[in-house]
Amino acid sequence: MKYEKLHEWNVSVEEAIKIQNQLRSKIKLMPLKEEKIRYVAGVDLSFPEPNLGYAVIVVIDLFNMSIVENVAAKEKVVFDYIPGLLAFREGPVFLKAWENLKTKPNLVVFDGHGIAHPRGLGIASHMGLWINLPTIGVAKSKLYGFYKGLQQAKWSEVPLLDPSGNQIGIVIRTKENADPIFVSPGHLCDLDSASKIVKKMCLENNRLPEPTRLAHLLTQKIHRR
DNA sequence: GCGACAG
DNA sequence: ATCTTGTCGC
Repeated sequence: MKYEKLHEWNVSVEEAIKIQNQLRSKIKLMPLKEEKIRYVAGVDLSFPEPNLGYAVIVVIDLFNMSIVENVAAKEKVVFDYIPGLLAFREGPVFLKAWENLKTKPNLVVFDGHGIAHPRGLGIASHMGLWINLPTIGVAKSKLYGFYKGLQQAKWSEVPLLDPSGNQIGIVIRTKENADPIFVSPGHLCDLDSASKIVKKMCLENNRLPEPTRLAHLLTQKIHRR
């Protein structure tokens, strides 16, 4: 699959933050055309070695939740992990795998946040601009904002708010006796659309939606053997 | 200075 | 993310 090069990746921490602040204004939040969503991609990375990233992209058919295609790519990573700058560490490897993808997804789900980020540009939003497709961020823990009142019952949910009280995501208990997931739109999608479709993709007693869950399984399988 | 802090 | 087996509980 093709994508648009927006900037260099080999930058300093200060430059990375500037880039995020500049790209933030390009994010477009809008309802998802659900009737046109069929192929959904899930992305996940593993690190066989401290500086070797392995990216896996899985495309599923929303009609039967089965895998349509899956590709992978590995590459040396130079940018250390810094909360808020995840895209600068994982972005390059993801894009390398993206080039091997033949199926064009209607939506891409990332392991991390979308707009629920200090500068409104989590990895899902950032990558959404590069690939110019609808994206959603599904994180396993909070990075920015606050929430309260989440109940223990399965499917209990509360809004994730920024310091000013504006909603930037949804905290959802997708599995009983498990920590919740944090859903936020990345690009070309909005809060309601993201919440609705992610819940639809959370099957059985799984905490994560199928795209991300399956991508993670493959990323670990290729790694652990 | 202190606490928070995606993967 | 990664180092790591069995085990308690739904």
